[in-house]
Amino acid sequence: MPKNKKPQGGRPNFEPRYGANKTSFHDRHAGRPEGGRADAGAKRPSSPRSSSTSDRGVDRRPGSKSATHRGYRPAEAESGAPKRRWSDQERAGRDEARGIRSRAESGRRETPHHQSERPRTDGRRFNDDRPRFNSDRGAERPRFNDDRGAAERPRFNDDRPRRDDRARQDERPRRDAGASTGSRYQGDRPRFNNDRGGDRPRYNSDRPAERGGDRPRFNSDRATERPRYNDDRPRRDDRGRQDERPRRDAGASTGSRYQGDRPRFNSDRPAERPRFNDDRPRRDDRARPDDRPRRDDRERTDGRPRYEDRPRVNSDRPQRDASTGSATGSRHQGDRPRRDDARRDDRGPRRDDRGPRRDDRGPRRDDRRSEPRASRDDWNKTSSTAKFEKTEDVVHERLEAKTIAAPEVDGVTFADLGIGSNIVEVLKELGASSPFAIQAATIPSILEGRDVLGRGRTGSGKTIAFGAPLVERVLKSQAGKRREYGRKPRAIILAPTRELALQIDRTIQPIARSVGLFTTQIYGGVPQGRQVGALMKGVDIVIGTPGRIEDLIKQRKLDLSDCRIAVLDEADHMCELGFVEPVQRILRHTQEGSQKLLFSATLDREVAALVDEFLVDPAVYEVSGEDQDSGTIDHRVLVIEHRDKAEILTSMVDRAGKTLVFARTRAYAETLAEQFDDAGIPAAALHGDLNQAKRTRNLERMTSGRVQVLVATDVAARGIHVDDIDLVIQADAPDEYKTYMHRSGRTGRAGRAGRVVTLITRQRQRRMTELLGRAEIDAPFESARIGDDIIEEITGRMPSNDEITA
DNA sequence: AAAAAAG
Repeated sequence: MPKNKKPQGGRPNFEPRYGANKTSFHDRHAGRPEGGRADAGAKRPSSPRSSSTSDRGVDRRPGSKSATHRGYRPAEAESGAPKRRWSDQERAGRDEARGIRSRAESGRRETPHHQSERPRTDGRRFNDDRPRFNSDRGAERPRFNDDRGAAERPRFNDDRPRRDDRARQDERPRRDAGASTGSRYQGDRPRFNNDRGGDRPRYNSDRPAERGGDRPRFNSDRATERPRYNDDRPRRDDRGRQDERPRRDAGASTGSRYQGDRPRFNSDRPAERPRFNDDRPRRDDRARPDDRPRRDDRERTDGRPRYEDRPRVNSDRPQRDASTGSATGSRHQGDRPRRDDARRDDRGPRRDDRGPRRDDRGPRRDDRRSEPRASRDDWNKTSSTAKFEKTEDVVHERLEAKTIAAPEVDGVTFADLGIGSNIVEVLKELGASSPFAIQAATIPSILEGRDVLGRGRTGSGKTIAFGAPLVERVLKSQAGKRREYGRKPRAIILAPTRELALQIDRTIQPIARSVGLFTTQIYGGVPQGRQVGALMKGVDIVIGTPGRIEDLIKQRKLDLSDCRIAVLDEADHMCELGFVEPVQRILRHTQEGSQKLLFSATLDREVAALVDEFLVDPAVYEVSGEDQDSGTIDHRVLVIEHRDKAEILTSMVDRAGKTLVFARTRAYAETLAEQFDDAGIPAAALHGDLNQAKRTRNLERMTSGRVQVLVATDVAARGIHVDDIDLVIQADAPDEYKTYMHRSGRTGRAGRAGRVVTLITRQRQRRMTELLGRAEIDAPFESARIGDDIIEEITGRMPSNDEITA
């Protein structure tokens, strides 16, 4: 039983409950000449997977009874089955499953397990785990005449004035338009079918992939001269105006301006200064560029990286031993708590005692700056307020990091950073021809063998930042040796969700394969046989989620004793209560002194539990000017009446463009998805009550664009990359500012405009204000009732890239 | 509250 599933008496939550008495959208609209979905239905009359509603339990037997369906199979037509495909043994197993042959008779060949899985009607397997012909095939095939035509889609409210006329024309290419005009839209909008074939690695999973000249409209206008971060911030339409390469560019336009705000470790600060202070950068401070003292190294705009600034390590890998550590440039070795101390009970999360109010942020920050900080005692310091106050939204102290400004890495190549030519080549193919700031910062340190903490905005290229050097290092560590059968993995990457593990593997695998290394995914929800088989053959890099990895370790099917590199993606999340213990146990299985790499967009001292135990003199990096709010995302808060919520939500998702809706619970996510379906808006759900096959498929349906609405729990909050989500709706406001940041980071990727709308009730305004303060995000609050123009305005067309350029 | 473990 998976840990995250409640015992259901054998019944998955969301399968049998629906369907039987429900009418799917499909049924209701089948045959209607207008209406995109109906069209799709007409083409695939009884495809068991053609309607999203069917995912929630319309119970159909595999194979269609309809002679018009391509899955058509006569009721008793076994003789027509492609028998030649089956060996004698298989056929025997099939017969046995039907009960034609008794067990006693066939004792010689007790049914192998794989045979017992077969449905008795036919030799073919139509298990849920197996990709359906009808549904999955469509993903890889352009369907120009299907249901994506926005105008044909059944509307949620037919009485309402249609947005189509004014809103959909420019913003959202129709499929058929794209087909007829070929490249017309390629310039500013990656098309699913062009950019990412089903099998192709999603290289841009964690970074904007389109950095080259394939986006001509963008390159002409980078909007870099416009002042930003001042109090009269540009309107959102302008703010959305970013280059295709936002990270680089954001840094380029703003980077030097902020350097003074976040002093460098090596230049501005005495070396003894504790690495971790408790202040997050305040926007208000950054908003006064003129007040800020200029920095000497601001002049550093010649494109050369400041690598000489980076602490160098000469030995291949720092040892835990303090003496060696100090020799390798450790700044904290001396006062670093020993392991035992590190587990002190009183180290609790610090309550945010700084207060959320923006107006007093600046001065308070200065106060804190002047606070004397003696040593790493900071690590274990508990705020006095924490003893008697406990809130949901805990703000941990920010990790003090060496800040990399994007301009510093201009002109640097992956090869300069120490990445081998094969990998460089693959990275180029993946769309990463030159490193982003976070990559340029972390790669050399990782190659040196140092422990690294990396913080980069959502979608800033973190996967490659650890993936490329990891592969390079694994390669070097076994140079000259041949890859033995059954070799133990040399590196492990842990992710908090299965979807993220999959996505990471899609990026890492091509890199690894280019140098002859093998990766495998180890995560739950799927049979372990394949995974174990891969491990037995021997893999070099394991990517997975904690549960199954620990399971296989216990079963002695996974041996991490030779594992020299361990990566935690979304590390702060992995350190949350209930997550951290398995992670710690897994890390303890890795080789003594293995290199640890921790990455997250919201990396803070929540990772202290791991850092104290496992990391040696970590190098901490972040990219300046890369706060969430400096991106291309427009944040809004709608204050609504609770009774209006359902209707407002439905009207909001009835729009052109991909919409991701976050709900707090699985049940509500499911409810909403069904509600949208019932309103004629095809929607998929993604949450932990679905089996893994449905999770994977539903996410893929969103990625491929077959549905435009995905309703998810926070399983989708972190790391998941889907192209072209231009609206994130938080049906339930998050409780933590980090959750807000990660959820909103699902849009505004690749420098595109995106919007985040959070629905709250009046009672929640105060909490929401505080949360936004902690997330350092400006968002206007607006009241809305059903049918208000504001709703349509918000969910209508995004500020398009064309407009931005115009 | 969600996420993460069966065969």
